[in-house]
Amino acid sequence: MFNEKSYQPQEFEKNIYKFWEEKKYFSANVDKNKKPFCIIMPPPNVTSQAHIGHALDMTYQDVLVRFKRMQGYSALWLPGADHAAIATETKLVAKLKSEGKTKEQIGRAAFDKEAWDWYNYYGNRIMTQFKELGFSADWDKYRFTMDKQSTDAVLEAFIRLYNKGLIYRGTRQTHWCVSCKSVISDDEVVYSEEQGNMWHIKYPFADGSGHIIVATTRPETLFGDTAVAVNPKDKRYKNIVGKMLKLPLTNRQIPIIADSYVESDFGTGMVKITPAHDPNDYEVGKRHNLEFISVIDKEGKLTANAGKDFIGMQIKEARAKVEELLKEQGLLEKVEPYKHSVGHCERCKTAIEPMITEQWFVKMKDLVKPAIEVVKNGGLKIHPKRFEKNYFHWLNNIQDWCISRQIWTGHRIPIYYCDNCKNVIASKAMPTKCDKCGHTHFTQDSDVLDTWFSSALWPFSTLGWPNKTELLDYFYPTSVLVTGYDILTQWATKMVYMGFECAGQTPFKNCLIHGLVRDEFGRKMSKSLGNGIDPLEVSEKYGADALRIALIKDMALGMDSRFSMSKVDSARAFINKIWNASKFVSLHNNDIELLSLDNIRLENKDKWILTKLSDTIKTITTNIEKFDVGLALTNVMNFALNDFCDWYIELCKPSIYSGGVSKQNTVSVLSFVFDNVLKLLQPFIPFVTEYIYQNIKLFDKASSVMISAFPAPIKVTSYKEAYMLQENIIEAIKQIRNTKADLSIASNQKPQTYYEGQLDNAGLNQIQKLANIEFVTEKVHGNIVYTKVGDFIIADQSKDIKELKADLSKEIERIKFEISRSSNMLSNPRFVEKAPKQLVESEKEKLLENQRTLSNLLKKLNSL
RNA sequence: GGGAGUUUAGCUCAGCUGGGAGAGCAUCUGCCUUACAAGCAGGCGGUCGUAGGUUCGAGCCCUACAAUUCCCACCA
Repeated sequence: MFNEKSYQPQEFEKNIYKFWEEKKYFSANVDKNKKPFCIIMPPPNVTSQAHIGHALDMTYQDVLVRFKRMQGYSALWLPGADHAAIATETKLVAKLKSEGKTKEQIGRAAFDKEAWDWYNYYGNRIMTQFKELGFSADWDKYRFTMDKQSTDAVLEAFIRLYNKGLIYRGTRQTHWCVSCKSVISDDEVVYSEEQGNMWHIKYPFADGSGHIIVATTRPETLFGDTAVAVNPKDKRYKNIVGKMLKLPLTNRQIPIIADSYVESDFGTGMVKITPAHDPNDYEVGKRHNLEFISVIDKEGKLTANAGKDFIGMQIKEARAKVEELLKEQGLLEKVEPYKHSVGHCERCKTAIEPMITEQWFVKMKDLVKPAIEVVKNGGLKIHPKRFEKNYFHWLNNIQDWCISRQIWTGHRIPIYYCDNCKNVIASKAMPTKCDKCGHTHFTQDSDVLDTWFSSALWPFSTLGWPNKTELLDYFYPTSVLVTGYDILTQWATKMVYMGFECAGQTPFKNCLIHGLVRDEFGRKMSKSLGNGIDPLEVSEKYGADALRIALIKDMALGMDSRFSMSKVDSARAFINKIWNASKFVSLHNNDIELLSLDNIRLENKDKWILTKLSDTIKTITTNIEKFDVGLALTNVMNFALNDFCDWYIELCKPSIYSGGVSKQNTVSVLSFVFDNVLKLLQPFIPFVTEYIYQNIKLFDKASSVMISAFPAPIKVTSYKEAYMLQENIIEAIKQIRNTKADLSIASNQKPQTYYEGQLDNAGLNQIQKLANIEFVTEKVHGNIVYTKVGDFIIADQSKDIKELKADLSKEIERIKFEISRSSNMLSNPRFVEKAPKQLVESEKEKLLENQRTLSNLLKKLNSL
């Protein structure tokens, strides 16, 4: 018997989870008798512990997996973690620094060991946290982007793409982070508005015929200028194009060139061109065959090209010195404050330096074609659909992907250079002999791969690719990818084109996009604001189930949500309600032999709740299948709270208290419906539903609610009449309660009530109990409640005939208004013609019924 | 500069192919009714951002405007 005082999740959640794990309920395998359903967990970065955003993302997935598992699919949720190369390296370097060490001091091998300790520590920690939140991933299949299987896939993919000519090495203008000492990709640069200065500098003509003025935010790059450009259509400067300028602070001369990149109306309409340190200037430089002079090195210091006085100087220092010298020489026109956007490294926030470096790239143009096509032809559906626009925009404008990084954390690029002839060999392991010169010594490329390279392979590397495994064959393409809109373009797109390239198919058939979790004021959660919420803290205090509800309830697809403790509170209140309902069910069914539905003579209330239940099952199923998990949860909560707890349990009480067969029947239906409630709630709040399920008596119970069959709709077509009658009784109860409140009769007072109508005793008993009134056989003086199941006169001596007549007239007016509304609609020929037939019919019915009611009321008014 | 959202009750948000405006929280009133005071019952509260348009009918479709959030591009 289930009779524990109150809901204390701390007391059972851990044990329930242990039970599930011991029973291996999460493990999903190739089963030809079942249909596959598969979600690959987006691997959290091992940079820190799990945050509330993970909790949301994973809860979505857990709901889907638990639902599909109950529906009889072989439902695999494959977990894993990501090494997050640059991000982790930043943390590792900081950790070493705090110990007074640098990575160069300890060397690459020791650094690798440090990295693995870190991976293991945070990887374990995150997964432990996920278990506390109840996530039903198949932990035995846990993968890590740096593990052997994943590394194998990375090497294989790299070599295949290299051999196809899709990976190449090139010298490009790239974003350099002087702090990470690595190139970073376009995606890893974040721009922010910064207050800086605009320096207006005089560039004298070489022939001494005066000067021009150029404006710049980076005067220290002047040493790398190889031209000044104007717009070819700019009439002001037509005559000077081709003239030579004397570059200040140097002995060099540079030409004035014309290029349409320059906007005439910006500044002076003249731009200094520094091809080695500005992406746009780089393009201009290529078009005009300009010299590329590097003046800033990878440490962020000026090079020899900047001249003796500046060599080795930090950028800021150099900037001040340039300003000082220009001023001395009378070449500084003016300096004015200027706000502009500056790129920063996503990880360490250092201002990035555009710089020409040699890197590895993936050729994108052809690679992305199938990824675009698959969304167009519906092979991959993005939910909600509007995110397709972002997806297409991204892929249509994609640039070659820079995949090399000058750091140590990550997969080493599988390229070997012959020490003798510099021959380049792509190979998974150190080659033994050069195929060109026969030399036997090689040096591996020192760079590692962008962390996204391995995550791009995630949906199939986790399933065993490049090997042809059974898992891959059965579960690939996977069913759905669940992720936030913030990494749709950065990550999801990469998996799709690599999926086609490597595994020949889309990696997932659906992509579910959700929003971000914000704080209760709508701000992003961040460390600097200190407004982050630790999901574990919440779950330990209020239960994982309450947290799960608080996260996804009322959450519309693709929309941001605000998290607040008041949501957790109301979620817990709901769970507590279910807890108490189970106590009620258990209290009454414990010593009763439960019957199956086929062996029960159903009462109206039973047919009513079964109809509601069946409708709810249909709605929930549809909504989860549409991936609208938030709405599905609202559906089931409404049913459990309103229909089941508020009404059905109360409607059952008269039958239960009367005992005998009536009690046995009622308790059996009650148990059946509650059984269904637990099953419907299981995907959302697995702990408490399991705990109750284990401890309560039910007809034909499975060993766990999480592996029981998800409820299917019930055949209820023949219940329609009973259902309507019960609906009308409920409506009447509400009206009577309402009237009692109007009359200031306390809810615990039972006013004498006289009834005129055709209801049977069962119905009247329900009304007497739920509206808390006392039926009398002699007509009383009082307020009349007009309902669809008859009139109820509630004794009230304070009302005289006049007031009663006024009440009645008010009711008559209301009905008249309804009648005029309906007849107006129905007398509009265009409404009758164009509106759906059902709607017209129901409007006609309403009109007829209201007309009947009106004539009854008028009769009553006359008789008063 | 280009694009996408959002705007509905005091707060947080639902609202399906257009067919009588919803929930939770908050607030107010009455209740310790044998599942539940972490509760029950009832109430208050909305020209659905503004202005036009389409339609028999608009929170929903179209146009413009306003406020706000985000994404992309990166301005010398």
